[in-house]
Amino acid sequence: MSVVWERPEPSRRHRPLLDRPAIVAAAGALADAGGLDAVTLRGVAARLDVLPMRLYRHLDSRDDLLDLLADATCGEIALPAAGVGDWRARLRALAAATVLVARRHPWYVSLLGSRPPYGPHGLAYQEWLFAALDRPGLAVTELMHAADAFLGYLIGQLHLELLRVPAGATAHVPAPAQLSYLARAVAGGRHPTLARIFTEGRQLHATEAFEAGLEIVLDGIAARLT
Amino acid sequence: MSVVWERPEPSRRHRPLLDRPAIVAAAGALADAGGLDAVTLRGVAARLDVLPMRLYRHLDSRDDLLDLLADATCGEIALPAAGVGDWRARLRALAAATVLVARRHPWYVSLLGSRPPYGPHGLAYQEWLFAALDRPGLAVTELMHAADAFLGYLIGQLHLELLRVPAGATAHVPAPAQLSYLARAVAGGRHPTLARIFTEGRQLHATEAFEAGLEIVLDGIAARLT
DNA sequence: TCCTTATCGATACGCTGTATCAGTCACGGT
DNA sequence: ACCGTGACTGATACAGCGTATCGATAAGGA
Repeated sequence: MSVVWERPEPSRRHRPLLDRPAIVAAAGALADAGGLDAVTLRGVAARLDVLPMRLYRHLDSRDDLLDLLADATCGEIALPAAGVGDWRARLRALAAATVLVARRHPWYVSLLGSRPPYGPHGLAYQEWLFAALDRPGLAVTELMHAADAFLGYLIGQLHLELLRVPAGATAHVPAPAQLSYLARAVAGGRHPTLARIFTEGRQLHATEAFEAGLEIVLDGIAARLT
Repeated sequence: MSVVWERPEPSRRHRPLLDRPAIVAAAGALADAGGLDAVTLRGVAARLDVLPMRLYRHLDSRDDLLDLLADATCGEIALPAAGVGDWRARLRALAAATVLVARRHPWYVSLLGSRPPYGPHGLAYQEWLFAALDRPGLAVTELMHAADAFLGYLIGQLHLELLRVPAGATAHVPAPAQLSYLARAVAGGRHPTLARIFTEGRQLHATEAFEAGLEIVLDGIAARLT
């Protein structure tokens, strides 16, 4: 039906303690502590010392809450100063700022991939990205394709990064059960290339993998932009 | 703890009607009908005409079920014949086969981005991908980076594709509420580049966007492989 | 001062994943 | 042939979830 960001908050005649920023902040704290599953309306309400149904004066549903949380977290991404450096440097800086927030709030990655980025901060982010790529005489289609490739890689790679750090494992230290299973599965001989990688290749550092892939994408964009 | 694919199914002394493939098939049917949310243990059990707790002889949790569903759906991806064409053609074919399945089962996209691809079909998929990129003398690191960029883009772009087809809208026909909201939000003047794209740029066809971005990534890989 | 209307607090419903436990059936050893 | 044993089933139960509903309440306008 309607869109969260166009629904006004109620005039607070009664009590000033509850507004959307407070609710979203509580939700974010819960997410940081226990992942998105921990963001329950009851949990948020309890953290604000309020009854659950009170939240429905500010939200229509839990989906609204997650939309607001996604946009608020997007707002945490510090957009670099516009217009400095060439487009490559600008895109690198944007990616770095995004990854920074995504590493601080792992749950944000799945929001990023599943919620339309149409909140105020999401729009600002997109505006910055398109402006960074834009140049006089560039066809709109080319612009969209380049932004698409960049965003697609960014979102996908962040997902992959989380997959490599399975639950219950500290960063860069895979869960031993999964690792030994992999060794066994690959040892069967039916996956020779995987086996080679598994034995020869050292574990990829997340940052290294991200940046290498990013350069690949930037190279591809460069080939199209000239 | 342990990994689903290494846990044996129980010896079926009593009844032959229930095994993992049947359970996963039921789960897939439910997902096709109502998305991942519709895949509940009670729903799967009802569809198999069985009491819910019976499933726990074959699974440890709902997470197991989703892991199995993800791998089974990965198995639907028809891996092209190995070794035909150059690496570019091979990667294009793999991407096309993947997108085909993802479009048939939209829910698969979020599984793809959130479940480790370590089931038998997932391993086969990765083996195919790495083998398609491999060549004599290529450093393992380069191989990993290229595969990483490809997979990252693939997963991210599929997510983006779903975001552009919001719930309640048929494919390529955005929900009108969201569209008119966007028009209003962009008209504020604070997003000039977005505004230009919104008015000048025609709606991107999903397939076109995907393929354009893929070529960008392939170009980038080519620049690194030589 | 009274009425209207927005807000609050509480209760309740249907749904979820899954722990528990008593009953039952099929098999293996003797 | 029998019977103990252990695997498997079916039923019930519990805590948690999102949220619909509704009477009580308190504030603002006349």
